[in-house]
Amino acid sequence: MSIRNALLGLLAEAPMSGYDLTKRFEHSLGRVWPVRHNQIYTELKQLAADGLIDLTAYGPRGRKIYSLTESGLAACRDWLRARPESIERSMRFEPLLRMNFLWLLDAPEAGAILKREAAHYRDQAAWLKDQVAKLPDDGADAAIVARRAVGLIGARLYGDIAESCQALEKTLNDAPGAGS
Amino acid sequence: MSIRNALLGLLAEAPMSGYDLTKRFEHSLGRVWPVRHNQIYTELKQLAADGLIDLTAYGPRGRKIYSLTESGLAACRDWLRARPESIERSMRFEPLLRMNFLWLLDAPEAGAILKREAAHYRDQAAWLKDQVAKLPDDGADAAIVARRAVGLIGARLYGDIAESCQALEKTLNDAPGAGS
DNA sequence: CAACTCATGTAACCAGTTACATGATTCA
DNA sequence: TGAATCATGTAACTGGTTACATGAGTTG
Repeated sequence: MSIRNALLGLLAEAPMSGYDLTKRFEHSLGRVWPVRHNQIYTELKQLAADGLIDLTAYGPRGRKIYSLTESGLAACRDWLRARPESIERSMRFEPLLRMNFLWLLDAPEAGAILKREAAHYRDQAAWLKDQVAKLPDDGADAAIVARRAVGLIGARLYGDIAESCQALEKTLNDAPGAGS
Repeated sequence: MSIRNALLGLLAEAPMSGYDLTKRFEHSLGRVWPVRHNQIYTELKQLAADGLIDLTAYGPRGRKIYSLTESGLAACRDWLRARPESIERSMRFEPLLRMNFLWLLDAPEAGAILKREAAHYRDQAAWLKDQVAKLPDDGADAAIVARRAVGLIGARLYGDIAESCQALEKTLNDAPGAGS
């Protein structure tokens, strides 16, 4: 369901094709909710069938441009206003799950992994900051303000994860490993 | 696949029943990888069939105690040592996705939602810290060290999210909404 | 003995992934 | 004209969710 509503929200900014929407996920939204292109195309079909979006134009190379309908906008707003108890707030993040079991490897090996992971998340944070920097600097555009905010939060979270990996690595180096 | 390996990792600490494992997810691991009890039971059956765990004892009320086998431990270690490119590092976190579209509501409404969410994540962070505080204070037990570390990282992330929600709320209050 | 928590399951369904397929346009 | 990117899809599968079911022990 999340994707459906996210697609509606993106189309609220401007009419777009499935390809455009895919790019929007690649260029940052996907760090928080990964999506594959084929899923987008199938959802778009469904949304059109439900009258939440309309295929309003064709672009170059067979691009199909969809526009948000009134009921589509209403549906997206309903999603944003969902009752607090029915909001899905759980985080699914395998790396932290993994980290919980790193004690099964000996300290040097776990340390090496943590170092590598720290580097990865540092990169992610930098990349996200860069994406934010590329946004048009229009303080009056509410959509841009929101995008910038979410991008920066993502960058902050990834930055923290990088720091935490590094800190944990140090801790492990001061204690004996239990591994093979 | 993640659950399978997480179950193996938990059983590496001590033999446990499906119920115990379910509790372990409720008491913190689930903040990072949510699981339902029925999924745990089905995976346990599968793991036993694959020889990665053994049903070694029965406890009170029909509890079935599973123990990790040698190949089970090896499988879990393989998972931890996975090649960097094949690691799933994406974060799936609907609240941030939602936040990206909050500009579709007017500023007061979006602000109210952000306030509510900030409170929720503050609670989450506090709850996680509390879980960590309840852990036995055994610095020599590598598993406990890892659990504490992951718990604290989770708390930190949720705390950051809470702060970010609050900050964004302020920003929105200084700008006009675009909503209905 | 009724209500509650403990404890384990099964079946149907759906969201999301993997793998495959194909035509349009641009560029070297 | 061959390779690369643009752009859209379909089919099969699988991980995860929802809903339902049930018996064992504990507490008031």
